[in-house]
Amino acid sequence: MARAATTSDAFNAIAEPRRRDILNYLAFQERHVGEIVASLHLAQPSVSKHLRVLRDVGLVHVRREGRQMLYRTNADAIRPLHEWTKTFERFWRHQLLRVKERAEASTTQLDKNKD
Amino acid sequence: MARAATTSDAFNAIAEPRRRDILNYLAFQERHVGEIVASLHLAQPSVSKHLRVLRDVGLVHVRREGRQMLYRTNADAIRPLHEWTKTFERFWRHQLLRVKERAEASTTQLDKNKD
DNA sequence: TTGACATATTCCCATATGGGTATGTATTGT
DNA sequence: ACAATACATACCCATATGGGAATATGTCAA
Repeated sequence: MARAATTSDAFNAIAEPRRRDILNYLAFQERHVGEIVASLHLAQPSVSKHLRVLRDVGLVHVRREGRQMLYRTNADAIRPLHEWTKTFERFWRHQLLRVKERAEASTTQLDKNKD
Repeated sequence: MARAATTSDAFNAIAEPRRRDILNYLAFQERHVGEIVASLHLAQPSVSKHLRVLRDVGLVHVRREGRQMLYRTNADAIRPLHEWTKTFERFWRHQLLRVKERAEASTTQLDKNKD
């Protein structure tokens, strides 16, 4: 089996840096493809393909206006990612404490960490 | 060019569902590989490979204890993901308002959304 | 209708993947 | 030293990728 499709979920879709750039750019306001191409210095077909992926997982909304396609980030689709990362919040807090404790204990004990 | 390596950053590493499962599992406490294999019902080589990716991007810490390798989630490495998703928080709040406004306006205006 | 403009899609290709299977490596107990 | 245990890595392979170039589709303007 190969890697999961980029369109399988939001996690796979945002793995691509350019797609995150696009989401950032489209968060503030609606933009048409040409603007994305110009602002992010990407090739037009490339942008269209990235937008296709983002559309497929619901990370952007589209609307046609004449010849232009207006895209906008659907922030709500990012919420699940936010929730998932949030579940680790309590752990990195604990880890901060552990680092302190370890620093204090390091005067008497020897660290054998390799990582 | 192909897709970026799974080891290129945390975003790519967590795109794989099983790796997220592993991170969830290892968040509460240190576990050795055999426990992950048994609990998540995955093949041992598969787990080792996933752990390798997670290690490479710093999402887990390892420590040897005899024949066993003890892994633990490094929650701190998840923070950047949390921060990125957090930047969209204000937008999904705005969107909730917009949905309301649109609902009220829908009595007079016609929606032309296709998505 | 025809041409111009804005996007989307198709095709080709080098590359990284994840699963399965087999094998390598490190550590312990005898 | 040797067998057993616990992981890690190598190998094979079907598959999805993202970039570039070319082409198709859709819309407006004359």
